[in-house]
Amino acid sequence: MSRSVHLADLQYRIMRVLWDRGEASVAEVHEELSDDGTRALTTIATMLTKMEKKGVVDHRTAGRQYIYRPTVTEAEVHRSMVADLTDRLFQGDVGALVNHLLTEQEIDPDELSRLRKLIARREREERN
Amino acid sequence: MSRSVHLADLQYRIMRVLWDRGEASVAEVHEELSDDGTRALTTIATMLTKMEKKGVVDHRTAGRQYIYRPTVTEAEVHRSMVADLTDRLFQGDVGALVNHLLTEQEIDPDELSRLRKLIARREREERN
DNA sequence: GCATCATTACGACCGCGGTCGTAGTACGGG
DNA sequence: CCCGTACTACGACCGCGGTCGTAATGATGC
Repeated sequence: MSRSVHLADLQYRIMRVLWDRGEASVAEVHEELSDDGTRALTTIATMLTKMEKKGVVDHRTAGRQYIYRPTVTEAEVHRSMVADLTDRLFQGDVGALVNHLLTEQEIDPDELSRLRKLIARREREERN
Repeated sequence: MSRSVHLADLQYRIMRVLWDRGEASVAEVHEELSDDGTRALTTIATMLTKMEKKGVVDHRTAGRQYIYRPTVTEAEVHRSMVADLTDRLFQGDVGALVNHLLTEQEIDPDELSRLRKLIARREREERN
């Protein structure tokens, strides 16, 4: 279940488009990614082909167009990538990562209280 | 200040050895990494050369040996890599990442209470 | 002094992400 | 019916991480 899925920059941005829209043609993905630097249409096409080979998307045919669809969820990818970093940097100790975030990274006060409440709720749930 | 430092697997493992020991020869790094799969000595040497070119280590000479030393701290690398993932997956929203860790990842109960206390302390500090 | 050994230098190679050009093909408008 | 256009297919290329073999060089033991 849920083999680890790593997506590098462009591939991840492509996935975001597909997650947002449910499905999209090459041209649509290309269009949506046209900010942050122009890229040839074929670059997107090539990437999508590679991504399909890798199993993170599939496609159906509409006329002569390929309509791509994600086969992995955003949550799945998040879990996998976050877990990977946690393993690499903190030996899988999730608490250590949270600790790092709390001490080394900027978090504003109401965010903090939101998280405190979240933890409290989590503890309550855990207690059953 | 603190340009972003990304270290892939092997490079990061090499850095860990250097951080642990303060400095080390190629042979010492190689020795310490001899678990999790054998690797030629020259692989380590090549990696260290590339890493020096990249600016994350430097070396002095002891006899005919190179003694390598990190030029970036572990905390620096952690900050940079965690921030990078936070940017990529959560648009820089640290709270969102903590939230993800709390809801999607396994954390055992006493870890949870430790974190709750940490947040409380953090909130108290913030209030001044 | 010479063979051996330790150590670094260098260049080759692979896979992957990313980038694109070009070729093939099918559709649609004149 | 034919041409241009809209697509995909495919292969080339680059940089980087990782892996190693081999060459060069200097120290060491006999």
